[in-house]
Amino acid sequence: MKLNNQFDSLDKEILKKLNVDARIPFTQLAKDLGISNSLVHQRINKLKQSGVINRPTYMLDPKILGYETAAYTSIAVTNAKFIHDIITELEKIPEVVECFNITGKYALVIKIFAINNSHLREVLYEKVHPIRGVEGTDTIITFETAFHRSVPIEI
Amino acid sequence: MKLNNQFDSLDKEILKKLNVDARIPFTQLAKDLGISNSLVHQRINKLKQSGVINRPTYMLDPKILGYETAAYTSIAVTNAKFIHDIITELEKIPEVVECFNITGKYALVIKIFAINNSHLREVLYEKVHPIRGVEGTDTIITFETAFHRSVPIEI
DNA sequence: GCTGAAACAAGTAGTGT
DNA sequence: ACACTACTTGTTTCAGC
Repeated sequence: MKLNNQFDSLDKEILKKLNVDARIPFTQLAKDLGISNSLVHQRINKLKQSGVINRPTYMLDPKILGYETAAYTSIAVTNAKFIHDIITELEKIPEVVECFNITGKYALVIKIFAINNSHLREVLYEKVHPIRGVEGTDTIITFETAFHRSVPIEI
Repeated sequence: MKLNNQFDSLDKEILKKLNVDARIPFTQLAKDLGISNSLVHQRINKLKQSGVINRPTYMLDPKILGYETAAYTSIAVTNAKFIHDIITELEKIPEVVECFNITGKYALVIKIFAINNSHLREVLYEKVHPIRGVEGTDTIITFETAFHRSVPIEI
């Protein structure tokens, strides 16, 4: 399997390191890779330009913030023409952290973080169901995340 | 709905800003919030200590890296006793970026990034199915991610 | 629990090979 | 395409309020 190769091995090394720690000093990156820090700078600019990396973020731990429940809800849509509007509405619900289209039928899947089960219920019935075009939902509750990581930079 | 309140409003402001851009200079954070930069430093240390934030990462764009296919696969497990070992094996597959337990039956759900459909097939049949305790899988392919963001810091 | 200044480290940009 | 240097900016620590 071949990956996009607009990036050479140096780019990939930098990407991997940045992926582990986005706040790593560029000077240390340069030392680790045996190159000058201005080159690191140039390469990172190139990577930013290409769009692979945009903005570094901290992965917040949902549990520590108080979110005990994570759920995936698939949404049946009455008609494909509503999908765009539904996505716009879903984006306004802060508890909905992810939304994607799936194959098979006019359907969306969302990921919801909630403080507890009653909060999840509230989100589903008071915020998701009232959206025009939503026919029904089907929710699976996840009770433990085993692991979560970024996409592999090379396989 | 009340969130965990081991963090005061200043902590939350810092969290929000860091969540938007983890590489924002602490000095600018201090200016934005009207506090000294040493205080920013102290608060961030506190946040790290608490575990909400660990390491900043760049959100890599899977498409630009060459991953055209994202899929969620639910795995039926023959017996609950295998779950731990299955997770260990799944973690060794780089294409599997996420893994969690779900309610209902002895089941796991994984998220897979693949270069194309045949790559996905390969991962499923040559890497996931052979794992001991895996009874069968059911895969939904996502064809567009509408949005993806972090957990809300306050609702 | 917070600030301010001073020492130190890192990021940036220009120039030359 | 890369490295070197000089310059600017951010980080960290610590005394003091």
